[in-house]
Amino acid sequence: MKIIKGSEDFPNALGPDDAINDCKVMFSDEIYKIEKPGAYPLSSGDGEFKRKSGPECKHCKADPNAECRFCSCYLCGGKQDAHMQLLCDECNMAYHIYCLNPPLSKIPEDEDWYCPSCKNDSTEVVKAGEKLKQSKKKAKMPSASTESQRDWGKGMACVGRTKECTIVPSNHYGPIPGVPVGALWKFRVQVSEAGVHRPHVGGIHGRSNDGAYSLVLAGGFEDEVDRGDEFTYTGSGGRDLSGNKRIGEHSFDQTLTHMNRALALNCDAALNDKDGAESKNWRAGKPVRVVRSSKGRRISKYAPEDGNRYDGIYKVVKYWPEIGKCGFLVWRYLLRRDDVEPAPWTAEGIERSKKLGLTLQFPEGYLEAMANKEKKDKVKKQPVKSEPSSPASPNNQTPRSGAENQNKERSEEERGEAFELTEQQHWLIKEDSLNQKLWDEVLSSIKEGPVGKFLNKVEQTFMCVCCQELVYQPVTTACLHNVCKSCLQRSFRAEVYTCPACRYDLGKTYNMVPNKVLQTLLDQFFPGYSKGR
DNA sequence: GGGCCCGCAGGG
DNA sequence: CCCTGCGGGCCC
Repeated sequence: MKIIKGSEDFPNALGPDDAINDCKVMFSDEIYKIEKPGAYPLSSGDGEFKRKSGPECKHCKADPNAECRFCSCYLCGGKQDAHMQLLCDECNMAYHIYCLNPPLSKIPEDEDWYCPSCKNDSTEVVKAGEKLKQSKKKAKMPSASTESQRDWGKGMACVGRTKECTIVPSNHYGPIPGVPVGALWKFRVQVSEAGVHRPHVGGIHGRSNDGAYSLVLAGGFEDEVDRGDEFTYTGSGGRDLSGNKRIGEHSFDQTLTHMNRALALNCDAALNDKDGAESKNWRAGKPVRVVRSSKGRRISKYAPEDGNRYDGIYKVVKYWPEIGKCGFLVWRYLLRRDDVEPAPWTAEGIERSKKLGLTLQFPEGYLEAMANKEKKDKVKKQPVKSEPSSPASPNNQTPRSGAENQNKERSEEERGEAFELTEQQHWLIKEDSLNQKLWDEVLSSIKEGPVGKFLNKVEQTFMCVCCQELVYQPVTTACLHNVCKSCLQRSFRAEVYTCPACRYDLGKTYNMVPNKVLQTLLDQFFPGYSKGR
């Protein structure tokens, strides 16, 4: 919602340099509030990650005569005309309507307003499953000339970034400000957008004459060992990439060049590309951001169940060449954790992830696209019949009848149409891991029951205790209750910082991240219900 | 469920 | 420009 500056307390700001000190950053939960639903605040400019609610701006010390782009107009810094400053619903920065380009003559009437750097031009946004615009470069790509019938460009591996992390340069060492340990993304492209690990595919990000900034543990080598606080990693190269592959069979020895050399340079020891080296003071090495992918589960119990998780800062203790299980020489590295933020698998880390509301993040529009895809697939599978569809299923996103035959469906409808979840809905329910228990309950209690009964049960289970309606923009609390974000905000405004359902103390700085997966499911089961909210 | 092979981003 | 790559969806 649009908020006109001056109608509430100034946000407080800390300068970026207050916090960024490579790997020694302490991420106070109180300072790094994450407000943006469905994503981590990375790409929307300087502001979001370093703000804190409070009466006073640390940046300008609330000096009324000082220009300040953080607590006042982001463009001119001027403090005048508070009533003509718009707050961006994304980054929370303020803008004079007349400083905008083009300027606005009056406060817009829309509910939401986004500043120029946060606003997405709908024609530019690449939705999941959509192709990027044809570029000159693309015209030269193999795909432009082959007559392959395959639907390329639909996968998350083949789409481009829609955002870029600009708050730190690509050769930044240490944590990305605003990204806490435990942050979790479904796809590598999102990890890249966040700036945590920029390459889409590559396991190591670095520069051969500088060092490595980040790496991804994805179980690429079965002879790697992961003990959580310590793991071995293997360099890149030595693979046969013929046939335009990205990963392939091992077919030659690795060398200490490119990214392998970069990672070796992180070790606090003189470079030795023959025998490797060991640091005498491992903590003195350059910091590496480490991401664990769920793919690593095949060899590591520290890998997340799903997606890619930022696990914090590690240092290279030593590196050495050896003959791997693959039969060729590989460069092996030992990394050890050196981070003040607790590891996500520790009790402390789990608690913190809950407090911060760190849930698996999907790309913008992805869940919706997946839900729509189901529609199309169904059309494809079931050639159009001349008969009009049953009025009982005006929308095939609702649980569909198990009956494929229209006549049969009609008779089942009279008895109370049986429900069957679509594949996507099953998948979404599985993704809504925080509510697994509730979903189990819903599903087990009314197995094979009619649609109406199922929907009743869902409505009951996911009713907001505050407004007594189906939750809208549900925040799944650390204590695993679902409350409308607006209801929870109302509670917090009244200075009640506990869970409305169980009174569990959420803490004043609780980060309310709506559960997008649950919202998507509810939108499917109750089409249009959120429109009236 | 395994193989194929694509765009894309990044370094050099 | 060229080379590289611990993704990932689609097809069989």
